[in-house]
Amino acid sequence: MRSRSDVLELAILGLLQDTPMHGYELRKRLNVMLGSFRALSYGSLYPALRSMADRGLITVAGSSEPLPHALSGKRSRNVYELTADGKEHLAEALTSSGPTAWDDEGFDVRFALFAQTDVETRLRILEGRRTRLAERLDQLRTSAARTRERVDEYTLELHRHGLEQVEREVAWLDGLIDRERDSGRTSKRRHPASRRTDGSESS
Amino acid sequence: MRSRSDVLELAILGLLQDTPMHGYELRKRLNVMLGSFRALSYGSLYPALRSMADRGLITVAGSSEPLPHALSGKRSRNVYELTADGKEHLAEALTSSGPTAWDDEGFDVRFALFAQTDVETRLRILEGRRTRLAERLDQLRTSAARTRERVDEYTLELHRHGLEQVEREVAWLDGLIDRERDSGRTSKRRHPASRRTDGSESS
DNA sequence: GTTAGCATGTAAGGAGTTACATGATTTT
DNA sequence: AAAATCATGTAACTCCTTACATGCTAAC
Repeated sequence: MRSRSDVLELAILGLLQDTPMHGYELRKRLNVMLGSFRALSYGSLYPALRSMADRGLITVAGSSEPLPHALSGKRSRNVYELTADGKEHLAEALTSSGPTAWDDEGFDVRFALFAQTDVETRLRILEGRRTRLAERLDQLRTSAARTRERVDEYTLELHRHGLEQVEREVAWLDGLIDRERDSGRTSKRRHPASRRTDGSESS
Repeated sequence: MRSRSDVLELAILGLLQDTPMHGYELRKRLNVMLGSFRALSYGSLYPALRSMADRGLITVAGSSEPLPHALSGKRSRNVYELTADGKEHLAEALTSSGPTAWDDEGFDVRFALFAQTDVETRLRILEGRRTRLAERLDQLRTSAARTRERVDEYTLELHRHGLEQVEREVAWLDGLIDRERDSGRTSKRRHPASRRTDGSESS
């Protein structure tokens, strides 16, 4: 029922599927993943890990019990690892179109995890995000038309620029969708994550 | 001491300088100003207004006393208006380079209030924001160089795109800075807010 | 006269940050 | 052996949203 913090959990699960890790390391990768500004604090991370361990999504190495709330005594690297339940949860979360699936953060995390998904999932996520942005665009254009007369030049310029940024975002998504459709046609359900890194798309 | 919520207060003060208003109306304009997604709730707005009234930045019409915590009995439109203190506070806040001055929200609000400022202030804000974004760019490029090998193609693409968006933001700011410098040269300290609304810049 | 929208507020709680408190390991 | 950095955690606090509760005013 924690609808917003799903994003953090998803990111954690995604990173742990790649490889088991302890919290400190996890945090660094999380910060890269979530956009590098906005450093996630330990005050968020550790309680989240605790909660996930309590729910059986991950295990803590050293004490393989379901973490009975009392630390064994020593205090050192706790290595976290996905359980079968955790993997299932991750797969569901990646596929589902929950309430936080298409907003900025939710999308970024899902996108960063694309290497672990199949073409169908990727396309669903990209298209869902595109739809969401198109709605936003509509909204912005409508509200612009309504308020055209009543606002000063600067406010107008701010809105114009915001609109442009969203338009570019949509164009970017369109490019990605095309690429995925191509790769989907060539090799159904395969991971095409090993393309050239320099990504030379001539428009 | 409320360092983050300065932004909300600044926005309120800015709108009230334009014209006195009651809360409901204020909220609608605030939502346009702050980007239209992310609707500010009454649960944020009214307590903020109360606090600002308590501190003497604004007055409430109908009961011109400093709001002695007990409403008079009736319940209807409370019209808020800036006090001299409030105007001073606003001027300071617009000029100052506080901790929240250059982040996304802080900048947007200050920009939306440009019509009420002079060229010097506008230039300081635009340049401050540009510096902040340039730092971000540096950071992103550095971290990209450090992690180039260790991340998959999708994460890379996400970073590339993020970088591009910030670069565009900087280019936008450069254009605005040029325009302000021109208008500053032509007419020192005058408000050039009465340009053509259709903004035909053929570029 | 009743629905819809205007208008104001409060209480509870979610999500995260800061600041604190502690201990282990590596580097100098 | 001191300093730096790795590593884990908690408590208090902030800011905001949701959901609720209330009453006024215009339209039909």
